[in-house]
Amino acid sequence: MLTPTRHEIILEQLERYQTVKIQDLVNETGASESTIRRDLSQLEKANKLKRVHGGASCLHQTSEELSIREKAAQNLNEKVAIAKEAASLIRDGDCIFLDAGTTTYQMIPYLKGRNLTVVTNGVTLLEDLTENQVPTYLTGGFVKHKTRALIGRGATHSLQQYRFDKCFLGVNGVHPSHGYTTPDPEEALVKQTVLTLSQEAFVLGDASKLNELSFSSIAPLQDATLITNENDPDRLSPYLEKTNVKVVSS
Amino acid sequence: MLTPTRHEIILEQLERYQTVKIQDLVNETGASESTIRRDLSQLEKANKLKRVHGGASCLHQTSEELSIREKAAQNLNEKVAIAKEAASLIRDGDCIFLDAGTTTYQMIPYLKGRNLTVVTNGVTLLEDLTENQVPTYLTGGFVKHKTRALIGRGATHSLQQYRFDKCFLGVNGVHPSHGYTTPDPEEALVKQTVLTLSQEAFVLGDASKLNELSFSSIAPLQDATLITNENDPDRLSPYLEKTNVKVVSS
DNA sequence: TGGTTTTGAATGTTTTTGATTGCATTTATG
DNA sequence: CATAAATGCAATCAAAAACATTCAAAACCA
Repeated sequence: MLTPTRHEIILEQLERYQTVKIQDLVNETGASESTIRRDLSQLEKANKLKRVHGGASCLHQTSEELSIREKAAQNLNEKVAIAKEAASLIRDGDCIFLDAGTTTYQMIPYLKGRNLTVVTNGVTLLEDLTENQVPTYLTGGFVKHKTRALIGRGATHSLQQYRFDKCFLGVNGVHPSHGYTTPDPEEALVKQTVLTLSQEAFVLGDASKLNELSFSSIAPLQDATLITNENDPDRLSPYLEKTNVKVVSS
Repeated sequence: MLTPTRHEIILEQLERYQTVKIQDLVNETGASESTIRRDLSQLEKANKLKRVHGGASCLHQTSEELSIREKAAQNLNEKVAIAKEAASLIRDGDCIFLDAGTTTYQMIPYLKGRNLTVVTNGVTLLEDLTENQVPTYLTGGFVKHKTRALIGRGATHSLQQYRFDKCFLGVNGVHPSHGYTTPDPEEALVKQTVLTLSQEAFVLGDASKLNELSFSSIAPLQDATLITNENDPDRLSPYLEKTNVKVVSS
């Protein structure tokens, strides 16, 4: 049996059981104990697993959860500035949609104590919204494991019953000719649906997103106002031609 | 059994019962007392738990979580017994609905690693379901602040797109002539809706709920099988006449 | 074929484990 | 309330399991 095959088997077992014993791998693969040990050492060096006495364990969910927080901390100042600007657009009595995402998440502190109705598809946002006593509706849908966003037919279906004064969307890419994009087609569909239900639409996109592109298309630029911290006139001008842009200083 | 596996078990037990005895862990893991003591010391040093005489207790977080957990801790053994029985009724491949509630919450550990589709209206349940890698759909709806249950038109509307092999409901009251009841009319409506969408329906009601009554009527007894720990024949017989009852010993 | 890589066995060392001991704390009992 | 019994505890130790390392045979490649 080839080395890559063994490695594959080891990682599969880990995925399935979180933890794996050397003896089991010996039986499973027919290789000797020494070989398996070597495999584990290599995979550990490649950061694919963690060796423990008697076998190996996967690098845990905690690290995955941690990476969510790390992600939320990236460009935090920009995100906060954009979020603050976005929140300032909201009028009392508005019914708004807050997209799942790390930038929209930063809007929540600015919603506290205001007379609003909020709908979101982000379970993570919900936690903080309820803590801030903002009355909140959740869309239904399938729970995307990595981000806890609600997606799929369940999400679009339950959205149909709402109408929004304003919606605030996060995206992965903003591009002059390709418009707003995001990697996950199912998420794209949710965002599209929200756009059709909203009187006014805002996309929160920090400078790193501009001129970027990812797999699934959401909508052309003119369908939403862009809120960004990009202030380089050269990079900004193509967007100014195509849609409304609010620039925040960061 | 590998050390990380034991640690995982210990932390799971803690999560579930708030507190855990060394003897129980010895039985649960098959390891010796010494080993478990060592594990507890390590986990304490890693700030994962607090050792106490005879075992360990978890480090509590926010006061709000604490109050929710306290409620979940009431009649915990009864709830676990009922939940275990309920989970044993589930077949591989089933699509099930799990109602928001502290008893249904206890079913989650028994769902781990099974081939199921789960729909719930309990945001609190969702957290643990995703942690246990159970693919989960959330109903939409208004987020009821106290319990984080999803209710209202949003919930019933998004439920319409699903059909369930089985549903598991919690209730506040079970009464021979008035059937199943709950205080909140909006929650009652959700439960009613779920009943109409399920092939088989089960209500989890510990002995304290029997012969009790609360404001909103959900459904008559015959609409669902009752799972309870009540075993006093006098108190039980009126129910046996009207519906299927599964009694668990607690 | 000659050289390189991979493998499995053998070695001595390290880690983990469970039993035992004596001490401390809790609980039961007079 | 005081004493005894029971239970829980940390420390120690020897056995077992797992470990890294070394080396020669086998497999692979040019």
